[in-house]
Amino acid sequence: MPVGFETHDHSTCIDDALSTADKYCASHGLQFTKTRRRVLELLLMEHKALGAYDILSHLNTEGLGSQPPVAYRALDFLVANGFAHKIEKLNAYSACCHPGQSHAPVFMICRACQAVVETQTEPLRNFLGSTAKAAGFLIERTVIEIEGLCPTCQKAETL
Amino acid sequence: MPVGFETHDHSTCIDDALSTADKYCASHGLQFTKTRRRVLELLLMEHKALGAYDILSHLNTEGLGSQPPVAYRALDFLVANGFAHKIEKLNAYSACCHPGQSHAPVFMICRACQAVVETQTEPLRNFLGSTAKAAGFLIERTVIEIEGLCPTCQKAETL
DNA sequence: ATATGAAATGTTATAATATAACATTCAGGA
DNA sequence: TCCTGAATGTTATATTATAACATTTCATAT
Repeated sequence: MPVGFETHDHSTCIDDALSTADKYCASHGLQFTKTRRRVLELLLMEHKALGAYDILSHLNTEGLGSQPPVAYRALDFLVANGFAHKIEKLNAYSACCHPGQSHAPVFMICRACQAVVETQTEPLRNFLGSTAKAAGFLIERTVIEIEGLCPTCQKAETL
Repeated sequence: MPVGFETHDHSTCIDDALSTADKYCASHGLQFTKTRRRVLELLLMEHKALGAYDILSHLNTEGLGSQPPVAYRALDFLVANGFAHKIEKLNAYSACCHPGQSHAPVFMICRACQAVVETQTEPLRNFLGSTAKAAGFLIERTVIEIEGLCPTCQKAETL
């Protein structure tokens, strides 16, 4: 499970996420259809965010559909059920690394290599919670995205 | 200065922000042109985020330009110089309430009335800083947006 | 097994957001 | 005044996203 920019066993990572999704859908009466599954797989293949039209062109190649709603519907399903997130800053989508867990994901986005790493921090949730509470605001969702340079690209920049 | 959803002296708020921008531009050799000033004024008029095309239609009405780049250029200038922020979740723009101050703004966005309130919290910056540091990530910008219901709209929902 | 209603998909069209590219004008310093 | 970089005007187009409606598939209740 990726908690940073270090490498990890990626095939396991993909398999785990897919089987978690399988189980979740089965137990919640959700249809994890071919297209939905394939889109999640595509998102899992790299720790990068993919645009809806990137996804769509993969699907098109594979004969799974050629019109925008095909991609958007699958992505909407994945996001609604916590299997993926939308990265607002990029208008792109990324597989969730912590499905089923609490809901204040933090994304670190490398502007050079487009890597996206997701973390969860409980203290952060608490801070946002108290900030909101002070203003009388009721939190429903949070978007927390950090842009900058990952360790690898920092080294590359100084060359 | 708005720090929450309570009301405040809004004309003062606008005047202050404009004159701050005037001074900043003068002292930094920036041209605070008619269109740029007017766009900031439009953003200041309500504590709501406005889309680029909302801005554009105002400008068009006032004879300040009718093509998208007119709005986007002014908005880019305002954002680049810290007079406004882009609200990524809304693809919209909001005047900065704390120009010249530190750079980890938190936005609370009411999904019912579209009010946008900006706050700054130092502890939050520290948390993000340490999260990033742990991953070896270099922060350049942050996007922190909380969606939910403002106090007024919470009351309205329960009716 | 089969009728049925909800969910998912296929498809066309279009809306909303954003930028590229290049010609022209303007502001301010040499 | 001339020069240069900044700003603007304008055309065209790229990118992201959704509305609307017809058709098919699925789960399940009978």
